[in-house]
Amino acid sequence: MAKTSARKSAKTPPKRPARTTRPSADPTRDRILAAAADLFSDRSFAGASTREIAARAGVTQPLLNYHFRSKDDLWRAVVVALFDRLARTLDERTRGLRGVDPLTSAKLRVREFVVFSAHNPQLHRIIMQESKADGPRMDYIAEHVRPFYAATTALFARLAREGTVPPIAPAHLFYILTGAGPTMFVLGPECRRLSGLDPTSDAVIEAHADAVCLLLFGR
Amino acid sequence: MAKTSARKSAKTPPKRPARTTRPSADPTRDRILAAAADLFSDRSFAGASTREIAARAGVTQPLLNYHFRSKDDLWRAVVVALFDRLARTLDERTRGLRGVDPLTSAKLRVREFVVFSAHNPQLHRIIMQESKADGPRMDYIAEHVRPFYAATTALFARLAREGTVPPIAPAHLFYILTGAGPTMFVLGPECRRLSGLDPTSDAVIEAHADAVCLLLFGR
DNA sequence: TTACTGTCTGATCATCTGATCAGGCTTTCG
DNA sequence: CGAAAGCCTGATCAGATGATCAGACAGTAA
Repeated sequence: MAKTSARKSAKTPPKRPARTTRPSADPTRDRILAAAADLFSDRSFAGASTREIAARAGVTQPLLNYHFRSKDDLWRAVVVALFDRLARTLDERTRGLRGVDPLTSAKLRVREFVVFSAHNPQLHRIIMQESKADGPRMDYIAEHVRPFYAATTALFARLAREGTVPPIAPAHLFYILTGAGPTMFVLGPECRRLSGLDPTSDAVIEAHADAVCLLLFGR
Repeated sequence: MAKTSARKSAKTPPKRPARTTRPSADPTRDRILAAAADLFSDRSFAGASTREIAARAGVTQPLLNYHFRSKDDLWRAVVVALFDRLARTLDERTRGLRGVDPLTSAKLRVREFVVFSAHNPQLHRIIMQESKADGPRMDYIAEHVRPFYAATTALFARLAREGTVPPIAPAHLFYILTGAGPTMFVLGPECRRLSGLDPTSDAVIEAHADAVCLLLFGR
């Protein structure tokens, strides 16, 4: 007990400003982030040890606590970096879609997203591993998912109201944007939290089953 | 070093026959299995401690090592139990489909599977958490997935050859049977391992993007 | 030179982890 | 009765984990 003293604020300056966003240009920090993204997505948060991450980055373990306040902080920085890359890539790839009609534009964006996800699965793996954990890490992901797909979500809500896309499409959109599965996300608790639909209602389950059949049988 | 002596075989009898299948009727063991399924699917293998599992089951931690040889053994018993429940439920629900034509039968089976998964997400969560871990646990899952969907896979391979379903359907089938996501499984390394398709080829990625658009836009 | 700052490391801490062991309690069998 | 077996627990082990600390080292400014 005793705990000696305060954790934060004590000491002189807490080593680092603990910034979460950054203009980059710090090769060591970037190597740590890359190694952490690898291992977090491979082994889950609890399964990836800081010593293993440090070893993969080619540094010693205490250095992680120099660049990041804690293992949790490192994890959050990884999520931010991966979301940044995703947003940057999508912006680049869909720059020429200003005047196109919304439906065509949305289709092209979805296609680009799928292609990106196929080549960059780390973020989706990390999200999937947190899919049930209703702790602070899933909250953090939700915070970053919401603004990212806000515009597309609004578009799909309108298309669904107009009848241009099926009513379940906004829910499917979420699972596609997270890269995770229909059963886990369309029918999971995160569906309610992020799309407003009730994932346990028979109507949603039936509609989802229909959609899976549609996907599987081609028409 | 030293390690005292052998792990197995030493001692008198190793406490328990270490059976993996069983006619059941062991309430304590079943409570442990249920608690372990809860926590493994919530927090991943590494994130669930044996003490937490024991506490949820209402027993003490050493008892887990009495009923199961190790934490890994407990995890495997959980997977077996969940696969058993899945197979039993599907058999019950599709008993009256003997004479029906294969396509209709497959559609009904898929629908039943989706409904089951919506109400029993534990197995799929566990699979998802192991989706990248190429260690022994994913091997164990693959062993159990393969025979489970062997019959359905064969059917879909035939339908795809006949042109009754799209060529990508067998790959989609796998991701639906695991309950996991298109990006993770259709385009992930497990796709190659379990369906034989090359998940990194542009053709598969394009076909998958088409399927996602189909699912999302309704036609 | 000296002083200072930012980057990095070895040694070490308290805690948590899975596993083991001796022994207690209850039931079954003689 | 007594012996044996099955089920379960408290105490404890060695190892791994995240975090901290003092100090090494390099670069810069005076």
